[in-house]
Amino acid sequence: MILHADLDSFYASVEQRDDPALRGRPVLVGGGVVLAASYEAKEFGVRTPMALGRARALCPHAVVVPPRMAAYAAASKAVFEVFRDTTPLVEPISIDEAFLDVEGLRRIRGRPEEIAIGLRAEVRARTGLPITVGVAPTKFLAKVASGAGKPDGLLVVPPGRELEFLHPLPVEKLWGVGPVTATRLRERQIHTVGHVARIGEAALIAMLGVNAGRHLHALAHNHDPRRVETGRRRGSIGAQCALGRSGPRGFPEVEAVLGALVDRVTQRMRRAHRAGRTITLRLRFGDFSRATRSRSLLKATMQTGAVLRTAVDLLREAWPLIGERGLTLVGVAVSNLDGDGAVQMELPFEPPRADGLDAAVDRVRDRFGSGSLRRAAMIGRDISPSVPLLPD
DNA sequence: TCTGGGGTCCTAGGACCC
DNA sequence: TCTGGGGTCCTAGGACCC
Repeated sequence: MILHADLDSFYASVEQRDDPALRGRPVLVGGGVVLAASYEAKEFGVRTPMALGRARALCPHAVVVPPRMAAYAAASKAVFEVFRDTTPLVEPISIDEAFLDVEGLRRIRGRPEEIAIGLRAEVRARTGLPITVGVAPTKFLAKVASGAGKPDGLLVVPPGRELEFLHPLPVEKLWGVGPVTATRLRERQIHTVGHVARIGEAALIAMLGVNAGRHLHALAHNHDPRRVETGRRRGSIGAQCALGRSGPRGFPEVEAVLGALVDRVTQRMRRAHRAGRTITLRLRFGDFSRATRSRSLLKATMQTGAVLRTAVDLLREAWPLIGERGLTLVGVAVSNLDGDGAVQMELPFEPPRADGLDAAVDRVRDRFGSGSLRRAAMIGRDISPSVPLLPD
């Protein structure tokens, strides 16, 4: 049996835990967009990610707090310690979610349901956070169960009645069914998981392609052979920055923002001892269309200078794409990560082009005094030659 | 009152190699 | 000179997840 443990409204719960004045009140965590809403706020129809202005209109009494990512990371670490004290077979999904395989623990810790009860109590006692746990024979169903058990609940899918539980649910509950696939299914009057299960694999494949068709057919019958995997490592490290309507327009300004992003990414890479070979530049335009450009280096690197040069080259090449639409987001990611970066650390010291970027940042600051442009400039200002090029 | 920041996985064409 | 099947890598785009 598999447990899916999912913290409720994670960021908002941490805020309510740390500030008693927020308890029982609608809380929104975010800036620009709602990153998390407490259940008191969700009652008013607030969802993530929703524009903060719209959320305020729906829930005028909500307290809005800016995100404190460091606090959430620390809270997450504490919760995962509880998970790992429960079973070594923990697969993290995100900062606030994990699968736990408890099948082998029956003799020492009891039935899955008992373990889940203990886990919830332990998380509450040691971290002060509410958590919902779903219990089922497959990962997929355990996740659906925790979703149905929220908030602050426990839902065990009764053995033998898995399909009875699953089939009345809307198609959106299937993992891999987002807005596009849901629309495609609903256009054919397929609204529930049970209906997906009945129409047959061939029809699904004709509708959605081989892979997606097989995948959905299997899930709808609760066939999900995926094991709980403990050793997974991330495949890419990236950072992005929304520029806003009146964001930086000129190449030097965007270059400065890109420099700050690369700096952030490579610092994280060095901290994690991961080097990467493929640099991807991500752009979003005023009409919300997107483009990516990527380039693979001969050798993996975690050096600011090498990544930055490639990223700026990509930016220069992609620049004409912007046209009249304007640029609303720039991002950079490094993938093709290798094990650890020990080899790269032996490379000769190569300073980043910090001077040039500082100059670009100065231009941003001189020209723009407010709003998101100031933010871009502030990000850019963090670039300096004092940034360590080797792991902390 | 337009849509954040961090990711994963899949598809598909083309270059290139044997 | 023409030709096949199998495989990997690179790049771009897109759907989806939290």
